[in-house]
Amino acid sequence: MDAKKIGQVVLFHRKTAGLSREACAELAGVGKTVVYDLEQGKPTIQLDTLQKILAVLNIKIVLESPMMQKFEQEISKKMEDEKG
Amino acid sequence: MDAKKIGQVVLFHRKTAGLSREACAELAGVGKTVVYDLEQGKPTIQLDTLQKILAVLNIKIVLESPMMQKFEQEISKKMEDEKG
DNA sequence: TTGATTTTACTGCCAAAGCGGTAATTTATT
DNA sequence: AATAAATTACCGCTTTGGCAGTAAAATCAA
Repeated sequence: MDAKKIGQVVLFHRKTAGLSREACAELAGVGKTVVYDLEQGKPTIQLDTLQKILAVLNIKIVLESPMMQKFEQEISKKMEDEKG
Repeated sequence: MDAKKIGQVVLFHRKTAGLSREACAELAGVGKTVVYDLEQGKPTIQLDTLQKILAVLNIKIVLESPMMQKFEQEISKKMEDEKG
């Protein structure tokens, strides 16, 4: 999932939502320029800015790796330790 | 998946890979400071910087939404149109 | 213990991300 | 065809992310 693909995803979802870039930007609380840049595939967009726009479009970021289950196990173990 | 969780994921994977922050940063071609900041949950890290670090740790970013299949259909349709 | 490695945490500097404004072009709508 | 809306693309400005360097604290290995 490179920046260009992410831009395409955002464009598609925004169009489907019937939002203009400016409306989308306003809902996300960011400038119109970043929405434009993002859809153009700009790779240097900041994570929080991306997240704000994705939130408006009901898209979520998921990390995938061969070790994610192990990570989830460790996390829930840690939670238990902290609780009890 | 917020920035804090991403930081935890990165930390876990880096540790499992047996890499120091500096070694990880060098492999990713980024500064040690961003690896530190990222693992601390800094939300303003840039997408390309994040991707470089994730690539080293064999983690990939996936976008999820109720409309992703529809998007994939549109994309492949567009590919066909552009080809033939 | 001791020495080495790693991590935490700060610094100043530079490049650039994000911002609103503007205007030309393109696309819808009536 | 005419009007409105949306998109593209530029411009300066301000803020800040990423960088290397440093040093103290914590962790690990001999």
